[in-house]
Amino acid sequence: MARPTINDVARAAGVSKGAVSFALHDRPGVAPATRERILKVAREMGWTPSARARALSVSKALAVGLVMARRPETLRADPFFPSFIAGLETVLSDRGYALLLQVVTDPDKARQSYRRLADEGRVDGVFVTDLLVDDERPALLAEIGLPAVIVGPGIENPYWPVVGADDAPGIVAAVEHLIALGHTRIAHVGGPSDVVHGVSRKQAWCSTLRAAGLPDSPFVETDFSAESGAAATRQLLDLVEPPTAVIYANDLMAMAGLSLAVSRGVDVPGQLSIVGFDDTEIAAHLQPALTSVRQDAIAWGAAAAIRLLELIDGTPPTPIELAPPALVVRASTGPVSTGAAHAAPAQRRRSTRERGRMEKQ
Amino acid sequence: MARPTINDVARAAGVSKGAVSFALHDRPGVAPATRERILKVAREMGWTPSARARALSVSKALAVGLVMARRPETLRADPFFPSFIAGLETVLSDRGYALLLQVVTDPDKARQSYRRLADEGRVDGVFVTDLLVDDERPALLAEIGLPAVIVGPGIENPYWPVVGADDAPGIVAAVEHLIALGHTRIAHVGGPSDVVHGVSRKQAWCSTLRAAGLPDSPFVETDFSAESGAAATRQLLDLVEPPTAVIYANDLMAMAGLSLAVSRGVDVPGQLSIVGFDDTEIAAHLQPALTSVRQDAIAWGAAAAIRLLELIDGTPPTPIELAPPALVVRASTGPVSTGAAHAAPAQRRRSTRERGRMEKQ
DNA sequence: TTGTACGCGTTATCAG
DNA sequence: CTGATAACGCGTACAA
Repeated sequence: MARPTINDVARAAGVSKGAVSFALHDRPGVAPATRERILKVAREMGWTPSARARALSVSKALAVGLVMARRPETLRADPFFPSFIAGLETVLSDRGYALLLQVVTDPDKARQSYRRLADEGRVDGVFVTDLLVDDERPALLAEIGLPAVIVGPGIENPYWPVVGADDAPGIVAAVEHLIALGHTRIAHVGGPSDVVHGVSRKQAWCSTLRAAGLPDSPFVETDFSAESGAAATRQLLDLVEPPTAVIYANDLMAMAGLSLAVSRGVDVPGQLSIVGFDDTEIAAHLQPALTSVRQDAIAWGAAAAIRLLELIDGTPPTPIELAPPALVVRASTGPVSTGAAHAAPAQRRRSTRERGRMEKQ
Repeated sequence: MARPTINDVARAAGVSKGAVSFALHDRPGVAPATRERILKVAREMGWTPSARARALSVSKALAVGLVMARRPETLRADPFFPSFIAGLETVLSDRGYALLLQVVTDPDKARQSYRRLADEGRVDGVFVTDLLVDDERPALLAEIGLPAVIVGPGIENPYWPVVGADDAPGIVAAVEHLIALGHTRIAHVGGPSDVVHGVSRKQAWCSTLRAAGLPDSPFVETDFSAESGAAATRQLLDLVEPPTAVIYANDLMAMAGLSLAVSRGVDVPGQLSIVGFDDTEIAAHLQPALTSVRQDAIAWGAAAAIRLLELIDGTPPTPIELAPPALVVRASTGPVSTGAAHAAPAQRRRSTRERGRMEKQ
């Protein structure tokens, strides 16, 4: 009982292939009665158009691609992709598009991937994530002629639309929150300087501090890994004048930093306030619960998909509103204390019970 | 400058389409000299076979599908998929297969997804993950006639091969490790009882305890979420006779449990030993560092892909060795102490410095 | 080696 | 206007 073809349906309905195709696409040229009959027969036979025949016929792949270029370690823990993909699906599946996924380990392989997807005609367009400051992919894709949408905080470029709320407001909110709590030495543990969302967060941090008239605070560059987050924290705590607050570029590093601080007997938030980024599921359940910045990855996915399909179809872009990231304040941030962070490790000033307070927002 | 077709190459090389096809597939029937010339021309023109034409021609999709059916929350934090997918790719891309991904929110939608992928002829086979104890998908796929490979600890079934090291040995190792440390009340915070890898872990825990002649220990069923992990821990600590060790079915819950214990002033591992599962990146950087069970998701991916392609091609299965999960012992597990876990919360018996010891393995 | 039918929808052309 | 016919897209495979 193989899948019926459009020919089977046509024969059963006593019409031609063309008539069936027209009927199913609500195209004029078929009498209402005939149309009904065709649709009924098609339904009864359980006919569904073959994506591959269609693809060949319309000269489209009816699929879009997502190439994730990451070191496996950073990918493992990234909370963004699953939600983002779920968001993509909400739009793609309705439109009959499939999502083709590739995971590669370095940017070089990513370029090969794009080339190959284009050469083989596997996809009609692709999403570009984790844009580098000096990223060659947009130009490459333009040269190949493969429509693309850049996802995330992106640098304006002559080639492709950028979809994704700027993450700067989230960092700005975090810095302002800390300033309101009395902090003046607010360090930033940021992502690699070659990644756009690494530098954009850093800039937001930096300019907000300056706007508040505060002196420069320490910055440590990392690769987004837990390891590097811990190392950065160690470095900061060892300063002669350690910061009283640290904003991390992701929750993973914030967690590592929090743990490191605790292991040194530094009270959080008594001696050190900590802010993460991503608002991962675990954030609210840490001890103390982690203040973090939340992004709506699902909405990003939906928006990116809409935009890419428009690009593919040549439809004019519809304006898409994306909510800016929101600061979720929890217990890991608090008023600046008089005691310095490098105080005697063994001592604790607040009972653990006291510290376990509830999420504020 | 559109993509050249096989006809363009044939014309340029002064041969027929068929000759080009033969030359490129290293099939006999083409003189060596001609073959060389054809290959040269094809290379110069930058010709690559069109996947869609090929797919229609060979009546195959040249793609396989992965449908992930999860509540978004549990998916978000799952460290398994990115690595697993990376593993798949290592095999698929070499064989010219693409991976088609779908993320759906409930099992019902998953079934629809499979149906649709099959109906539209989008894929030649699929991977089934997160098998339920009473899962309808294997039978459904058998009925549809869509080749499948079940990934993860799976119940033997009449339909499809199961790929993935049994996760029981990891749990067994964890229980034995705790027993060796003197624990006798070793609780388990397990996954949902309708998921195979939920019950398989539970059974391993249970039978290992019995084999050691220990009395039954408390068990709490969860949905793998941080929230439920924290709740389960609360429940366990509130017991009249709380456990001295807890094995969680994933790191996420273990982290939540660890945090909850800390917030109550329960010393880990002094009063309570904690074991996770997954060995996520953050595990080694927690305070205390988390003992956990590591699985090689990349190897699983590669193995699953190999097996699925064999199934599709009708090739006999090659035996695949998968390393069993390994217990990674860190600081969150220690010798059982005399003090009970429900001791006065505000007190701490060991200085924090003392607790910050190194990963053992 | 070449010529050509085939896979399966889509769409332009044309006769009724 | 209705609907049949045929060409098309692009590689594969088999008969000639």
